[in-house]
Amino acid sequence: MDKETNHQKRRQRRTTSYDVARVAGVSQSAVSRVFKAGASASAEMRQRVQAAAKKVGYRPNAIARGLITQRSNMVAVVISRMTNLYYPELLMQLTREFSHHGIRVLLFTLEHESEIDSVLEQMLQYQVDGIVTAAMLNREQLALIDEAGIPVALYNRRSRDGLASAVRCDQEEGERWLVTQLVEAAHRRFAIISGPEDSTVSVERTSSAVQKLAELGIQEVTVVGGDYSYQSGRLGFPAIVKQLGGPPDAVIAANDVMAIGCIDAARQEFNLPVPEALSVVGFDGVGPARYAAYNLTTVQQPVERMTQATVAMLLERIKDPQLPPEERIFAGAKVAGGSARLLI
Amino acid sequence: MDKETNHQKRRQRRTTSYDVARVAGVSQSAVSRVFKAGASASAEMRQRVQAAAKKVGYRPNAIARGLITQRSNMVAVVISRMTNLYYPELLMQLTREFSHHGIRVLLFTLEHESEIDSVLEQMLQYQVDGIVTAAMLNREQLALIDEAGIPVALYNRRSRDGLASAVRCDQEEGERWLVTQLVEAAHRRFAIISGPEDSTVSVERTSSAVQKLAELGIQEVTVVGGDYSYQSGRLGFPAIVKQLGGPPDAVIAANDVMAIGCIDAARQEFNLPVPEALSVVGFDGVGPARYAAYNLTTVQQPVERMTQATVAMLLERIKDPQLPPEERIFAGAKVAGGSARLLI
DNA sequence: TTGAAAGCGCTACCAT
DNA sequence: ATGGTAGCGCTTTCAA
Repeated sequence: MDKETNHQKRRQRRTTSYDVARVAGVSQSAVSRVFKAGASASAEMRQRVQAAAKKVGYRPNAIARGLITQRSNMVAVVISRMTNLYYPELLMQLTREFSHHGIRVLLFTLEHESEIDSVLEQMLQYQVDGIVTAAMLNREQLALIDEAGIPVALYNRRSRDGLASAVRCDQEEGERWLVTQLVEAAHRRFAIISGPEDSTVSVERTSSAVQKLAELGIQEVTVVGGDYSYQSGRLGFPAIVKQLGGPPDAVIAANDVMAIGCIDAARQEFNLPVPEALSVVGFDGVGPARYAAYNLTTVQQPVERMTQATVAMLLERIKDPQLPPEERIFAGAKVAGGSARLLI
Repeated sequence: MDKETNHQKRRQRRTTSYDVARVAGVSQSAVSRVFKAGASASAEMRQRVQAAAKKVGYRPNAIARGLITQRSNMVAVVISRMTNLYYPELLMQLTREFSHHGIRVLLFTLEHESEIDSVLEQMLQYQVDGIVTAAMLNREQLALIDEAGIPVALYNRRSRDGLASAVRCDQEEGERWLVTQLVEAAHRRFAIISGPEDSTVSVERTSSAVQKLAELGIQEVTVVGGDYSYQSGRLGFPAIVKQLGGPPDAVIAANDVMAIGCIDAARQEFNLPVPEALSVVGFDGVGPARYAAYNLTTVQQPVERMTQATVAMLLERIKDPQLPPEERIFAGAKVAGGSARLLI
């Protein structure tokens, strides 16, 4: 049959550089050179090989190349909980940025941090050239990677013992700013909706806020647990009211999505206008934070700059594994918004 | 130094199955067998090899394995515009589902559909075992993939000429439902905010709505262009009012995010209560659609079932390339919500 | 069950 | 500039 499509045929032998060589009447090494960036080949050779390649439908096999060069040109990206609205943007940008450098992203998503060991094993088996992780790795895990000689960049995680490079947003400073503004605007009764306990990001945000509040003379703070989801923000507010025996002056949520849930609960279930009767602040600066109904007061992470830094850092270390680990910390953008009564 | 970390050393020779074989005092083939699932090896052999492997820190090289087996155990996932809030969920679920089957995801993101050719080339070079694409491929592109003998699953795209399998949500039926409900509830002046013109999904949604409206006797429909973003929904509403010389009864947005933008514009800039003065409907059923401030009337895509179907379909075809293409269409869940005055 | 040997498709070194 | 050749680390016959 003439028009039969391929999914109907048996899997055929692959077209290799030898096929091209034969058709072009040159050696296989010559073909290899033509397909390598800055290699020595005469113009005529290029012509013939290109023509032959096109004719037989040749495409270099990146797997075979990776085997010999010891470079897969793949980087693993580990993301822990995509429910946090803010990861997709990160992922998009990382992939984009890496692709500009000829590097592909092998994606690993974690439902539970416990999966990380098996995922790590996978990544190493695939001989990735580097790893970007937005999930926390413990000492043994970092040591394992280091032993394999693979550079790592931690995203929004603190470097442990200088075993890995890291890029993060200065959450401490961000939370201090939020707290300071709220206190200066005469808020006194504070509550916090924290994030998942196994997220260092979340823990750090909460503790920074608590600490700054204490510094400013506010010791009593109601903390309720959340998991970064809208629903947990939504449930967090009634929990706060119950514990406090009434509404607080301000709620500090560990991320924007929970802040939004909290606002909805306050408005809808308690008839409390935000920000008139209640101030709510978040963290991250995700898309929905700018929806008119919420217009969150928050700290926006400079995702673009952070991803660029991450990629640059990792590429440098792939090129030169000797480079010592480095930590880059970016300030978040303060967004005054309209979900909190501030003086500014 | 004893405690020096690896990033300070030169890249070492990799630990191979030969190293394990030497330490265990067996042949290299034996090591290979022990690390292959259902291969023949005595219990004692297993023991010795496992022990030796652990001792030298051996990990099979997936790249080398891929070269010989002609199976990379990688699948390419192509996603076009992550700004559509609904892709992250898809991506998360796909990765999860594939990983349960021992398959890794190589991620490709497109900013413009024009990039697709180079991306395609990349995927093929990496010898992926299959492709899932949420971007439209033209006939040549599908033919190229087919020629390479790689199964494809189109996500929310119609299969072209039966060249590829596809999984999609029945948007036509969804839009018809939305339109019918609105018309039955006495809405007469309709406007549509369409999505990007290069998105077949968007075009189909818009045309389905227009067609059903016509069937129900409503010929005049104002259509303004959007790009799936919040901002474009926000700007779409004033554009509609201007064209219409006043507010419409109902706005049909091509996705949820634009519907949200539209609601914000109506409420904030025109003081029009939704749904009392204006009904707005969306499509997708993304997270923010359920935020209390919007509570969208929309059609929710059964993402989980769709991803499972996609993965199953692709895996079947990887196993047996002879299988003919197949199209699976899922109905969306009708969500009455509160952003439209309906009779139900 | 085990071992020897032949590649998978490519790059890189070495001659020419 | 070009061609021959030796692997990269693995799986998979084929004998033993």
